[in-house]
Amino acid sequence: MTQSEENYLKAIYHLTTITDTDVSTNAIAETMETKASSVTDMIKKLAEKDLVNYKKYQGVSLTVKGSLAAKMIVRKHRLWEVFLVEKLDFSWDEVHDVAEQLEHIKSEKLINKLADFLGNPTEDPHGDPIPDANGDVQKVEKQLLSELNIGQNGICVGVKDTSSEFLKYLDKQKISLGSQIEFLEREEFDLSLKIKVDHTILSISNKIASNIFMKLN
Amino acid sequence: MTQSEENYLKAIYHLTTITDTDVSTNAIAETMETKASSVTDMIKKLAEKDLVNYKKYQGVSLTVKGSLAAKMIVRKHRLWEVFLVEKLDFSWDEVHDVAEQLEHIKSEKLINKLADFLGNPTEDPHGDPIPDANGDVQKVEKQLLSELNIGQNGICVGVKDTSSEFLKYLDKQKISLGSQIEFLEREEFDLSLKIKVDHTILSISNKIASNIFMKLN
DNA sequence: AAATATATTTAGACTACACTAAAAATAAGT
DNA sequence: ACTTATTTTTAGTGTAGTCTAAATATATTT
Ligand SMILES: [Mn+2]
Ligand SMILES: [Mn+2]
Ligand SMILES: [Mn+2]
Ligand SMILES: [Mn+2]
Repeated sequence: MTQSEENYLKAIYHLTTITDTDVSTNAIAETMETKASSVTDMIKKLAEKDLVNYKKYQGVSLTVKGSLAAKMIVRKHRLWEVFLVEKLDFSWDEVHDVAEQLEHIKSEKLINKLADFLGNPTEDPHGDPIPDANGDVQKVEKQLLSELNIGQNGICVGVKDTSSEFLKYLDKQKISLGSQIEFLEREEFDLSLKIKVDHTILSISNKIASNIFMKLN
Repeated sequence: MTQSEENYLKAIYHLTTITDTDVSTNAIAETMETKASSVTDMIKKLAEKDLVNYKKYQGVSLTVKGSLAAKMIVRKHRLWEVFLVEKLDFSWDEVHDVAEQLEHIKSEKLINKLADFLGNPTEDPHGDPIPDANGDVQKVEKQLLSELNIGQNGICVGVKDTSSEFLKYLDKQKISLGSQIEFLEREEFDLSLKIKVDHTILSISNKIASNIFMKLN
């Protein structure tokens, strides 16, 4: 399997997890920053290899084989992210691009040894679940901070946007995985939220709040 | 720089270090297991990028720029090998193929953090020197076991052949980097050597001996 | 239901890299 | 020096992956 094929599979996998329907050519093109015609070409190749189900004009879905392959790539991506943060002192906003490369390294032994070395973590530095060696993904129930009701509190367990800009903003506000957050008040004018993070009170926009995953206490 | 370009540069670098003259098209083709015509194509591209000096029919040599690039790839290769052996418990005969992939990961930060994490080693698991971040390679004087005189002794500091078969043979004979070896006797009939390795005496062929690097006491 | 807009596929072209076969240059042998 | 052998380069072809532009299918309006 080529790197390009792997990247397409991963993109389809991610789109599937958020929409839960067949994935459109254009959606793939957009997330991969490529052209729809290129996507069509690749889809045909993946279908030929029995990695996706494809009927012209109807979008694609992953086969069992394709889904497993995609999850193995995600597993590698996230394990490498843990390695970079835990062992090499990268911060959580610096790991993605390197992990994009490392996820394509082919060696069963390497990835399992790496997992052991890291203590078989189940989550990456952004709170996303790491599929195990069989492709099983542990599903944690979590909800967006923007969807909490006033007075509810919990801990930050993940982020939706993993862009460097967003993560650096969170660093600045001292919000990280594990932070205790309480939803104090909503400003109806701009839908911003007043929250308490580990004893300090601050105000964040709705956009920010809708990119933070919470687990209620 | 593409992976393919990097592999060519590395091959030229290695050929240069052993022959110390201009490198022929055929020599490159052989080490890269490709065809001479492919090599000619790539050489032109590398020359265009000022990575090699090239005059038709005259072979190639690395420019300063090309030499530095090659050494950075070798640096990465060998640092990853150390990582695999020291941290992930790979044995020295299992690391090469994975390192061949890892050496192409592009991130200054990664490689320097990795070097720190490993304690800035100067040698890889096969006794080969690791270029530093500036491309400086520490040259250790060492000689082949096959070229020692009777009665001389020293420690094993490297191997010339790094194939899995050879390394496993050494494992079986309990010969590893750091082993104390004394050259006891030569059998003139087949040029085999009687040696003492850390208190045990054994006989090895000349072929074996000519792939073991020694540093005299 | 027809017209229009959008999404998707096809057709054709391009780059990177590899190959085979043939041509040209260099090296070796007599 | 001339012939032969070897090495290297060129010419032409193929595959993977991308692109643009055009054609076709599906979705949305009116
Ligand atoms: Mn990532
Ligand atoms: Mn992540
Ligand atoms: Mn190696
Ligand atoms: Mn090595």
